[in-house]
Amino acid sequence: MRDMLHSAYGHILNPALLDAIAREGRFMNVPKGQMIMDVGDPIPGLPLLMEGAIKILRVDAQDDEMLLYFLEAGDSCAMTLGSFYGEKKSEIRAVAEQDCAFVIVPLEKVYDWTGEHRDFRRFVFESFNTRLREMVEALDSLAFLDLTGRLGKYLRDRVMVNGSTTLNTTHAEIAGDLHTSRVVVSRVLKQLETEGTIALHRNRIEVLDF
DNA sequence: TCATTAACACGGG
DNA sequence: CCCGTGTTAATGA
Repeated sequence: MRDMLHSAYGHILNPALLDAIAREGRFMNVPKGQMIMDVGDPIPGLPLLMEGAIKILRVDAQDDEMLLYFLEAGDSCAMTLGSFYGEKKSEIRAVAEQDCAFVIVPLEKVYDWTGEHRDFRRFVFESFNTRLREMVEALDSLAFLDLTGRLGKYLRDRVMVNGSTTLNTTHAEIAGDLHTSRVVVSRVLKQLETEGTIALHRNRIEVLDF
């Protein structure tokens, strides 16, 4: 566990801090596909992802989802902190995109360390900044791209976070992530296939050109 | 025009 | 058989 922490976060957090995180944090392993946190769940602390990838989704009143962004190894999610004084309930849903290993730093320690350690403070602010950038990117693609464009970006993102051009997924899952209907996803995917960008199989999409 | 909903057939596991 | 996929028709924004 300590090795995983060091390899994922050694470039930004000093060894003493990493040891403190290993001491105070709660380690968790979550298998692919499992929900890690839902809307309304209390936020236990700051998650530091060491292995795997996590899908972050927004959820509406009908329980329909919409993908915001992915977390990868080395990513944290300071957004979960919200206000230091206000609400500590999750605004989002998190689902394991792959088998995940992460450590959760308790909120009190986050408050202590952001005051005491320059490294940690910088880390939290950078995480905030990165997440905000991804949020704006998600907003951009919603506002400025048509479905073909959004689907292209979505496929590229998934290829990146999974480290493979073969995606084990269904049209229905994609439709859910993009918050659109399965019919349109099937049609646009078919169009991308005839263009030679991807190859379609049952439960599997191969991204050939991206 | 383009997305959505409903409906249906096909076929693989 | 069940589920994922590919398509069509009707309807709506």
